[in-house]
Amino acid sequence: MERYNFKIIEEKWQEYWIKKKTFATKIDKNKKKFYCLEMFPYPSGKIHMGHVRNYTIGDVLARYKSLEGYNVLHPMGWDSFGMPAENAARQNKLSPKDWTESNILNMKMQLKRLGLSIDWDREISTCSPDYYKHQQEFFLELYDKGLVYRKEQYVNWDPIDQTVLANEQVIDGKGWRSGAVVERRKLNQWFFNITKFSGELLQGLEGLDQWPNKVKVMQRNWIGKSFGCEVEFKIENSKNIGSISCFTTRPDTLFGMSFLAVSVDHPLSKFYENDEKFKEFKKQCSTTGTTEESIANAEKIGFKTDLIAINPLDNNLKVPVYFANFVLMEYGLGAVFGCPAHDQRDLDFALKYKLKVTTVVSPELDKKNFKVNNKAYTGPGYICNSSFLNGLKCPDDSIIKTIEYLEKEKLGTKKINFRLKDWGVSRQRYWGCPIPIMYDDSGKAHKVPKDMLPVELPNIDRLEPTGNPLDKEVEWKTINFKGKKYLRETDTLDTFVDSSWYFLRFCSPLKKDYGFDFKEAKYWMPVDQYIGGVEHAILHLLYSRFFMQAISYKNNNIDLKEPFKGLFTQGMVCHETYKDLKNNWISPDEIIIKDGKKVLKKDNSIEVKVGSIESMSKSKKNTIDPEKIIDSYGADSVRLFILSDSPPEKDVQWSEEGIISSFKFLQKLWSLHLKILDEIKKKHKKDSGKNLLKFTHKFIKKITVNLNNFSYNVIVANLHEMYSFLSKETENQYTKETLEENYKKILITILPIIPHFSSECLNLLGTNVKVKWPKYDGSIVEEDFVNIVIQINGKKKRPYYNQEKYRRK
RNA sequence: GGGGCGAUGGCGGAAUUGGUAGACGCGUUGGUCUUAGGAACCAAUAUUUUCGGAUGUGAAGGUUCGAGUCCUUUUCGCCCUACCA
Repeated sequence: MERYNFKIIEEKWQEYWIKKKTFATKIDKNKKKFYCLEMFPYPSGKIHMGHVRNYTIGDVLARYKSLEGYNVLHPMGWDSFGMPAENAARQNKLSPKDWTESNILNMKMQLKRLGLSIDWDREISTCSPDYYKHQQEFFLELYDKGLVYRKEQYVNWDPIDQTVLANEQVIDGKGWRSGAVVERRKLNQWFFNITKFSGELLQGLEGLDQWPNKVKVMQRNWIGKSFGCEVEFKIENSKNIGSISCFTTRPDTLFGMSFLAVSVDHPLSKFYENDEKFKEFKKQCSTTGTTEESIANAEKIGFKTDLIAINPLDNNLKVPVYFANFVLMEYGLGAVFGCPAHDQRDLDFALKYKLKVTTVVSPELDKKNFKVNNKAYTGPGYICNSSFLNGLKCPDDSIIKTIEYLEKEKLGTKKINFRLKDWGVSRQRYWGCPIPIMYDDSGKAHKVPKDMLPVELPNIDRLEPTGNPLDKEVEWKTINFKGKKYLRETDTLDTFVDSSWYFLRFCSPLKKDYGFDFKEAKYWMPVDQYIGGVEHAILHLLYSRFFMQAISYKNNNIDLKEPFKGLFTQGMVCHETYKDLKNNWISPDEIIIKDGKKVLKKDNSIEVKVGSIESMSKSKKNTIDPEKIIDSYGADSVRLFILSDSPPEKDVQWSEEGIISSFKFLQKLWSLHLKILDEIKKKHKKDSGKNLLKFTHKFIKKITVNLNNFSYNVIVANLHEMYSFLSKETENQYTKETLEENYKKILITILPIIPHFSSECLNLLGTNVKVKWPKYDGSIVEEDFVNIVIQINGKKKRPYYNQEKYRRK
């Protein structure tokens, strides 16, 4: 029997789609639009299985929506600025541009081989001046709106990558890429005023009902809104310090205050700069590691000052002021009042320094003498030992009433505090978007005039091993403008800026005078379904939301606030790991399985230890090259398998058995197809029943429902059911018309999953390629019989299935 | 410490709304064909059984005619986040 030749068939359809521009899109006001977007890749050289999964999920949706009659925008581009290009350039002594461009060519070819329904006419690349020109315009637009500023600030400095990192890029005190322990340095930096929209970004999450809850929770926590007030504490001292302000969410516990603690970075520290003991203390604080463990176990330590703070609610209550290692300058005002009875940190501190512990919250109203020992009480209750606050219900009433009182007496102000910090976007790197700023003799910053954009990167063929490459480009750096000499800004923008608006660029990728066309964006935006990894839950997804806010801020042409209506985060692709006896990682290519059990190394037949299943990574050598897999099994098999084993939002395990089984299944579908073609030729006179019709409609319903729920793994199961049903049922006699009509509908419903195969089969049935998603008839789907199960005492006793007397009326 | 998610055969996982638990795949076992099979096809595959059944969705309770699904408590696992005032 003729085998299914995926090589010929897949290539044929891929060429056809490109030649006919099947996926090219234009505005069509008569059609509902659907913008389907997957996170665009960094052009590292080759696609990996993560890409395959991401883009297959997106492609299934795009193809389905298109068959349903939507005008689908499904573009692709390249997040092509970034460190790897610079590193590769240094290693291989070539230019980042050449390296990046050749990677793009290769990966584009690889993506095409997956049979993705992408409108390649809209391809963009962030490292192209055509793209980053508009980014520079946006930078200046935001500058004019007061959303960009420059200031000297302590920054996260990555000593390996030799660049500044955003807070979001520091994980466990280490650089997210290099893994180096991040240092603190004071530098002049450009910032985006993301905190201006803290409230909006938080509020906006409420409306995103098609986002995973997980991501919304993460963003909510990152923005970190807390409600409380600022309280001013008068200071008794010899140093002419008037007062210290603290932010607190628990002003109602003020009567339980027994010390006041400030950060070693607090402005107050300048009074102690010459104090040797303080210096030593400060050093001790900085040596407390940044690892999770060291923070969790770090002892609370303090440095007692000669200052005395006065409780604003009762001037007779006076407490000592400490510098303390657990108070951070980065949060709130860098100063806290300590209430040991109701905060564990404060209690630890108080016990160590033998400070008073006054209980001011009691779990029950009449429970007198409630005492805190070595565990702070943080639960609800009633205020006690607090003069006029006594008896207030805590925390609800007590906090509000106390703030009201403090405001009335002008002792404090109600305040909402956010944890979110402004976004530092300066990077001391070459391969990024130049910041369109120039400095005059006095160092004052000026905008580069719009008609001088883009500020293009100079070509550097060979990068120096360290330092900021642009800083050394004297010729490029120096410019004359209206007879005056200026020096260019030599920092480039964080590459997260590039990806913060690319979804807008896709709406009108060729537009010359602005980053996007308002009319096009109004039609296409927001992205209806965005698909990508959860690792971007806060970084990219928050920045993009900010950018949308920033662009529509003070702009009458666009009022969209949220760029992504729906978000789907897919799981990772995993694989077994292997190690030799010396604990070196071994790649799946290097092993062979003997007798179905023993795992041996191919070249020397030495036994290999099979390790846990881990997400594919180069370091563990458990990656599988998609290109090789496509060579051996074809794109449809790969698509089928990557969708089959697990729900798309969960991790999936790649296995040789799995891909082989998908490949075999496709072969079986092909022989079924040939069998059906035979049956059609037989020209039976009469239908043998309604089974086929009923199955087809049920099948369409199932697939439709499962597509809408992203239950793609179940769809693959449905395909198997379809195979086993049709291989039996087609042995019954059906007329040419019935068989063709139903089979065609089935083929259309499987087109999003295995597009090459399905297109080929439809074509062999003489079907025009322009097909529509079939509708199912609810009355046909309904079962003819009612299953009745007899229960006695709630236990299933006798089921009566499909009996004529229970026919549905 | 705070938060989120989850727990169903040997494994990955099915099961709109409470209504025949274990679809589908992998693996395993048996068979057919074959020089051979790691190919193809057929069959079996939750546990237990005196072959009538009985028991089964991490554990314990509850609601219900009926619970994998709803409620309460609890155990375990994964992920995120962290001295956040």
